[in-house]
Amino acid sequence: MTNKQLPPAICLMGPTASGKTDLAIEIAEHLPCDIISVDSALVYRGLDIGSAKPDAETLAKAPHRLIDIRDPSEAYSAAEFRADAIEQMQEIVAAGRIPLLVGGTMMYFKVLREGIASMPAADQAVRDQIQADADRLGWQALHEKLQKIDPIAALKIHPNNPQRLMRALEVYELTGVALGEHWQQQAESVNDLPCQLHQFAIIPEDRAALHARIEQRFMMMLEQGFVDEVNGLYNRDDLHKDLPALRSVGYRQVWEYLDGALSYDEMVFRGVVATRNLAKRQLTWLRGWPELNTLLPGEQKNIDKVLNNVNFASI
RNA sequence: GCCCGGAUAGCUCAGUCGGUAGAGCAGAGGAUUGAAAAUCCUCGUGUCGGCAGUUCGAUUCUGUCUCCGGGCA
Repeated sequence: MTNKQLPPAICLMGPTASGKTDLAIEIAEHLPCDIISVDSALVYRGLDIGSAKPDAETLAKAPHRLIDIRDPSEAYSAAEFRADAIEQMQEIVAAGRIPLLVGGTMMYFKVLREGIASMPAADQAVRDQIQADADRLGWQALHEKLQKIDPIAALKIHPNNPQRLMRALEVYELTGVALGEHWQQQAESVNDLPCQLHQFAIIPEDRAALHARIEQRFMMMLEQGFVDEVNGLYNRDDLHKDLPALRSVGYRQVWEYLDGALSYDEMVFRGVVATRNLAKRQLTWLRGWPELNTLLPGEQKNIDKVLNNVNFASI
């Protein structure tokens, strides 16, 4: 997989509130980098404060690609991200510069690095049908059905996980080929990344400190007008709380507050909890991540570690 | 001062007709192939407020004390 002929790209990963953006900007000051955001919430226009999107001033100084590319009414996906990111990487390389991929959506990084099976996108009509079946028969029954048509996927997907069950059934419905089969075919496909990845992750050693930062940042978002921001979305009549954009951490809780389902204090508590849970899941991804160079939050020498690694590789 | 109701896991509570107890939330670990900031799986020993009494045995019954609600004065 590693190919020394390829130009370098830098990946900077890490849990939410670990200081990725600051380090990315520092890297961009030392290397001819163009930043690509790897973040499933930053893709949405209008999700600014609550998604911790870099502010206008920062973006003017350090432009981020793949932010503000979707309306909150639309969906985005890991597969679309991979295609978009590769396109951006090619452009950046063609300009003689280095792609710097920064973000916390670990699924996107994984799919970028390892590829994704070639399959049809989500199909709302098919999903509605599957949901109707589930309402009638129950997800348990649909899981039993999946065991027959797709034993490989059925083994990996828990009967209580409607989202992934839905996708497996959808793929079979759309292609007549089991999801598990698609996975196997993908294993034989070639890696088409235009760059060699230099992977870094900021991994906080002290969980309590991370939690404190998360809470502090959530409070700051509220002071900056997070509720007003969500209220603007809430007042649009084409948006609802089941859209991917509005299921994002923080947005979901504020939406429920605006709905009257949560008190203000409860909203704050749950928003902070959801952010902590997110950070925990991100750290789970990072544990055992292959070819990873780890950094500590706020360390002066982080920049040197990155520069040494990349310079050495490009000589 | 008197009366009533509480006091059980970090939090909110359930429960034990007397045989030392369990949910939700929080927290931790894990999974992760077009929603992934999503979706899901696993993990619960805590002087059952203190002291004393009854009992083979008390968190459970009795008495008393402390604290917290609420009511009456």
